[in-house]
Amino acid sequence: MLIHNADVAIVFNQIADLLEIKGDNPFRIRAYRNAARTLNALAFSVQTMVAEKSDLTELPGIGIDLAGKISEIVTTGTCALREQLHRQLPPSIHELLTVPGLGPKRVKALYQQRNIQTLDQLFNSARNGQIRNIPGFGIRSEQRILEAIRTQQSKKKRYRLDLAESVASALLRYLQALPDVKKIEIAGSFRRRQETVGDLDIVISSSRPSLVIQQFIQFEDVTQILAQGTTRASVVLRQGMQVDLRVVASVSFGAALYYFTGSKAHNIAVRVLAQKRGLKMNEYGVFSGTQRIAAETELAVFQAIGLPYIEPELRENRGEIAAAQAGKLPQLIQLADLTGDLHAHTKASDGRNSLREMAMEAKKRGLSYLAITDHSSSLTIAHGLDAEGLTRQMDEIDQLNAELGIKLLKGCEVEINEDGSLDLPDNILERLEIVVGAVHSKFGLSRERQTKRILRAMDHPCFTLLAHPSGRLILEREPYDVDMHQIILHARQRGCFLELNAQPSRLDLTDTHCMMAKNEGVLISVNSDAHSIFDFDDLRFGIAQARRGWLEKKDVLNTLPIKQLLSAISRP
DNA sequence: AGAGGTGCCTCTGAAGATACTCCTATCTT
Repeated sequence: MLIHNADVAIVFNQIADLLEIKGDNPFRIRAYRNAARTLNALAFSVQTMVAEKSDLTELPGIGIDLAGKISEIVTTGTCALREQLHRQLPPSIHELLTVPGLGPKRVKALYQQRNIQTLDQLFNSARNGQIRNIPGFGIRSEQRILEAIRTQQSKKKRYRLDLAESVASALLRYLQALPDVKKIEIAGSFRRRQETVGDLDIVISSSRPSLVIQQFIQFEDVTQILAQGTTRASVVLRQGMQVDLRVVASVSFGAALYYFTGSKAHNIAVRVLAQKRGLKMNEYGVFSGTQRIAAETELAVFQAIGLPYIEPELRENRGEIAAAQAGKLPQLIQLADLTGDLHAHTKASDGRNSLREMAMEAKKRGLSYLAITDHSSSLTIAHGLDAEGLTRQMDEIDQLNAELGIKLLKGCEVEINEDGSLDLPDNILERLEIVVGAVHSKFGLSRERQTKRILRAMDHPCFTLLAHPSGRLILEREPYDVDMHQIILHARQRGCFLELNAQPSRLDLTDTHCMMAKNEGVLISVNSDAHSIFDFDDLRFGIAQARRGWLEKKDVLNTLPIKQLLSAISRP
């Protein structure tokens, strides 16, 4: 049976929930939560590790006991401790924790004093007024429970970064126009450029915070006010997205921005570091005793605790603090570092613009080369090109190259067939300067067969780079199951490359896979996969993901000048 | 429950705002 890391993490989080409701040792609970987080961020499959008898205790936060439980879960699909806890507490009880305002203590009270085990039971008890008399509850909390279950508000949705951007822009314009708003910034996972965000975190500096809060909750798209104090407020917008606002004095803006940008794990780790240096940190500044020594800018805050500036995309407590202390932070790639784009479509297949239009637009955006990679014929839904169509396109490229002042590369996004062969005859593949291999079919193959299929495709001497290596669509379609580490190692051996697809719905490779490729010395190509002239805008999302993966200019293939690029992708 | 220093023990993830009920639990990064 196939067990993903996320499945193991779910079991650990369930155990942590149950232990928390029981009131177990908080450090034990944290150990399970940390292990779950480690597993979710891990680029390797622990099931594979167990099969290969790798030492799980080398993973951070995994000791002998948890290693044993991981083995148990990936081999048996279940965990004795969880089953034992389920005999003490009903399995459904974790549902109750999803209701906003209910944590472990109150869930325990609901269970012990009213035998409430499910959301349905909770709803009925609340409707019958049976909650308000439990110590710690009252009429208000009873009503809030009813409302939360009615609006299904319990499960918090996540939004793709690009969609969050469009929701944020109107609100941002409204707030920026207010006379009492001095500085304003969207912080949180949005600023860290996570591929999805759960809510918007906005930081404002103002000398009249209550007034700003008042104006904030009067924004026309606000449909619900979750909390409203003198310095912070939480609302839900018409689109369903939650927005948290924090208003501070100008002198504290940097500290507040830093705090609100997170991540939580990063903040905690940095505060521990500050503590060790005899300093106290909060969203109002860095303090030595009662003396505020820094707060106005993020840079000042970093300097006060003895660290260089750490870019938001790195703030995930994934080694950035140690790297900062050692002076070994990466010099993260920037959009302007890109010299070209190696994946783009035209009207010849499923794009919307002509070859000339795409070329002109790429040139306008400062790129010095663009690979034209329309689909190959077996992807009929995209009107893929056959040998004849490609030949015609190659002639057209020759003409434009003589005329336009941007180098167009002759390429194709070639279907990788189920058996790993490529969807074009060798005599055509040999005439192409770049072959972008892609999987668009048979997503459900087993991990072993899917991996083998891709490895075989890479073995073709003409293969240049693997497009959207996981095939996922964020929040819509799971990635196909492949051994990415093996693919990366194979790319290194074969001298080919992997794509980081910049479309905000794809963004694969993921950040952790980027790190893996970097560690193995495999260059990544950050490509737009543009289907129209507007899609070159997406490159910034790809760059953001690359930055989250610690990539530097030297780690990215299409930062090379055209001459070096051609030599890097040329076949032996 | 893990990690680290020693052979079993100690320490381990910060800090503040808000809502709500009665003193703290929950939520946020």
